[in-house]
Amino acid sequence: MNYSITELSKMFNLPASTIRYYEKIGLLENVEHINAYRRVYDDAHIDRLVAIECFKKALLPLDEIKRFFTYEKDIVANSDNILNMMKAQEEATTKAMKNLDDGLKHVQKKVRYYTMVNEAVKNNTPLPSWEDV
Amino acid sequence: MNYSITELSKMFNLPASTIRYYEKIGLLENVEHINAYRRVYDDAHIDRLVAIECFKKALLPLDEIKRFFTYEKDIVANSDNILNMMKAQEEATTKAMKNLDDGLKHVQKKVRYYTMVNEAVKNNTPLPSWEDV
DNA sequence: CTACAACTTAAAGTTGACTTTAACTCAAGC
DNA sequence: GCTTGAGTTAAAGTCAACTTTAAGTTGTAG
Repeated sequence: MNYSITELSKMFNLPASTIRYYEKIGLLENVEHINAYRRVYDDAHIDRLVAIECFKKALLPLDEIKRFFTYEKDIVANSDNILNMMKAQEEATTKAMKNLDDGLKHVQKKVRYYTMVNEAVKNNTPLPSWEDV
Repeated sequence: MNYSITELSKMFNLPASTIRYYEKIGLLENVEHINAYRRVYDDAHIDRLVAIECFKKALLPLDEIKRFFTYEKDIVANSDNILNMMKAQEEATTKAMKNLDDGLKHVQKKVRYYTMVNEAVKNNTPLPSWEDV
């Protein structure tokens, strides 16, 4: 199938400017420009964008994502490279998860505390202390 | 207790420039400058920095963190504001967690797949397909 | 034939969170 | 009295990932 930039934009909830930007930095390749002015995408581009979005969720920077796709063109020659890259990213993402989890717990405790504070303010009762949470 | 900027820098594993920057944007307040040239921090600053680091882990932007500390100066007047802010951040952080988790799973699957690929390349056996993972 | 919508481009601008630079200031030790 | 080290400042620079701008192109509808 063929798709216009606006169709891709809606599919992926990405501005057209971002899709053009990805082509510019080499993340999207072999985009046909019909009559030298309008872009046409196919299913390979859809697959590529799905992969990009997944890697973005894992916090892989765009230049690394690009490097991955380059490696992927010769899997046999680059299986070490790809494996190392993915292992490194697994570690980085896991670390980010741990941090985020710590942060979430902190915020959740604040929610509990300020829910109590809010009640106390409304009922004109003494404010709770941080230890009461 | 009193601390120099270098001591804080080591304690929090933050460059001195960052600590000065936090003061500049109003995240750290009431920093004494002895003889108008050297900063002196106390335990209140330590507590503040601990809180900043926690909020940063939850992905709260610095200007929001600053707003939190402003609210905190009059908890009774701002208990609604703080509670709303924390609830909104709980939601944002939870969403970020979900994304990160999706991303991590994607990367982990890649690790499994390319471990198999790597083996196959080394043993000169046929490459696995993505469905084999 | 003209207007319009839907694209196109290169280049400059934006954002948040710092970091670097260049020039300066003390206090202490030799 | 000079050097050194640990600090100081304001201002400019950096980075990633976009986004905006301004000017141009094309096919179609009226």
